[in-house]
Amino acid sequence: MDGLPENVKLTPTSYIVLGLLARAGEATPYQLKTVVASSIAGFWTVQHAQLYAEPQRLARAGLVSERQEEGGRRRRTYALTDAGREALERWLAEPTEAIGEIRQPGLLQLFLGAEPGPLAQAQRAAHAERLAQYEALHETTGAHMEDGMRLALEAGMALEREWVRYWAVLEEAG
Amino acid sequence: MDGLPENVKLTPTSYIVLGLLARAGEATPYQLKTVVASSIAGFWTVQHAQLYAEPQRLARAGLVSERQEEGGRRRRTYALTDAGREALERWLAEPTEAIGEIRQPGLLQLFLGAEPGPLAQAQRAAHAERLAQYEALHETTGAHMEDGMRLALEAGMALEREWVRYWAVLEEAG
DNA sequence: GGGTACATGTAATCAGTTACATGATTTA
DNA sequence: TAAATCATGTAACTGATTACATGTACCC
Repeated sequence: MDGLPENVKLTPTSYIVLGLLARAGEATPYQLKTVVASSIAGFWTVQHAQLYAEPQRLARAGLVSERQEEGGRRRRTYALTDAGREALERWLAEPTEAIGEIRQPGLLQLFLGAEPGPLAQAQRAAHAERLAQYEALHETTGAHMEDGMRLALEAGMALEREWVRYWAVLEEAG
Repeated sequence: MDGLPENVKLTPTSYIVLGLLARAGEATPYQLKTVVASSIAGFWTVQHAQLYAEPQRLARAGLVSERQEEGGRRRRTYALTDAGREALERWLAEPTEAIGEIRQPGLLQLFLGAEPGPLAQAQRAAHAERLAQYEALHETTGAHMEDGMRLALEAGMALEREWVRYWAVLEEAG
C-alpha cells in the first residue's frame, strides 16, 4: 500500500479535507461543503470549488480514494486511505507553534488611518452579531458537539467578546 | 487626470501599498518592505515579492506613479497619484463591516481532533512570546506611534492576552 | 408549468508563494 | 579579500477565487 507519489505539499485545506473525511467516513464534495458551512466556517473559510479540487489532488497523492457513480451525476465519493489517515494523524500529533495573523479588515482600515469613531461602530456591531450567533449555537448544540468543535467554538466566542470590548472602547472615545 | 484604466480590483494588499505610500510620500519596493516588516507584519503579512508586483499593477491602473532610476540598479520609486489618493480615501471613509477569519493553525488542529494538552502548551508559549514582543514595542515606542498603528498594536495585545488565557485553561485541564 | 432554490460541477483567472539570482556593503 | 549580510529584483508555479453552467426537486 506504499510506493505512492507521497510528495505533495499538504496545506491547511488539505488537512481540513482529510479531517472531515476521517469523521464522515466518506463524502462527496458537496457533502464536505455542507459540513464545512455548518462547522468550521467563520473561523476558517474554504471555497466550495476547493472542495472539488483538493480531494482530487489528495487522490493523486494516494491519501484518499475516489469512487465515481456510474449513472446520472457521476458524483465522486472520497474516503481516507491508510496513507491518508496516517498523514492526518502525524500532523495532529505534532502540535504547531505557528500562530496565524489577525487579518481583520477593520483593523487594517484603522491602521491605515481611518476615523476610529464610525469604524468602531460598524465593527462593534458586526462582532456583536457574530458573537450572538456563536452563543446561540453553543447553547443549542454545544452539548452534543465533538470536543474539538466545541473548544474551537468557545475560542471564537472568547475572541469575539474581546473584539466587542475593543471596538466599544474606541466607539465611546470617538 | 482621468480616463485611466480605472477597473482594477483593489485588494487589501493594494490598500496597504497605497496607505504606506500616502505616509511615506514615495518609496521603492524595498523601502515598503522594511516599513511593512516594522509595522504591520504580525497582523497582516505581505510577501516581499508582492511589494514589487502590486505597485506595478497600481501603476497600470493609474493609482501610483512610477519613476525609474537611470543608472545602476534602475530602482523604481512609486508615489500616489491624485487618483490613488482618492481611491485610498474613499476606502478609508467607508467603514467595513466585514470581519475576518480566525485562521489559527493551532485552533485548526484542535478542531480536527488533536490532543488539547500538548497543543495548548505549545500554543500558550507561542502566544505569550508574541504578546511579550508587542508589549515591549508598545512600551518603548508606543508613545511616538501614529494613532492607527498604536491602536492596531493594542488590539494585537488584547487578542494575544486572550489567546494566552484560552490556551492556559486548556493546558491546565489537559 | 414556470420559477426558485438547492445540488453539482468545470473553466479561467489571478493573487500570493517559493525559488532563484545577482549587485552592493560591511566585517572579519 | 573572502565571506556574510543586506539590497533588489524576476520567474515559475499553484492554491484560491470568481464566474459560469447545468441538473434536479420542490412549490405556487
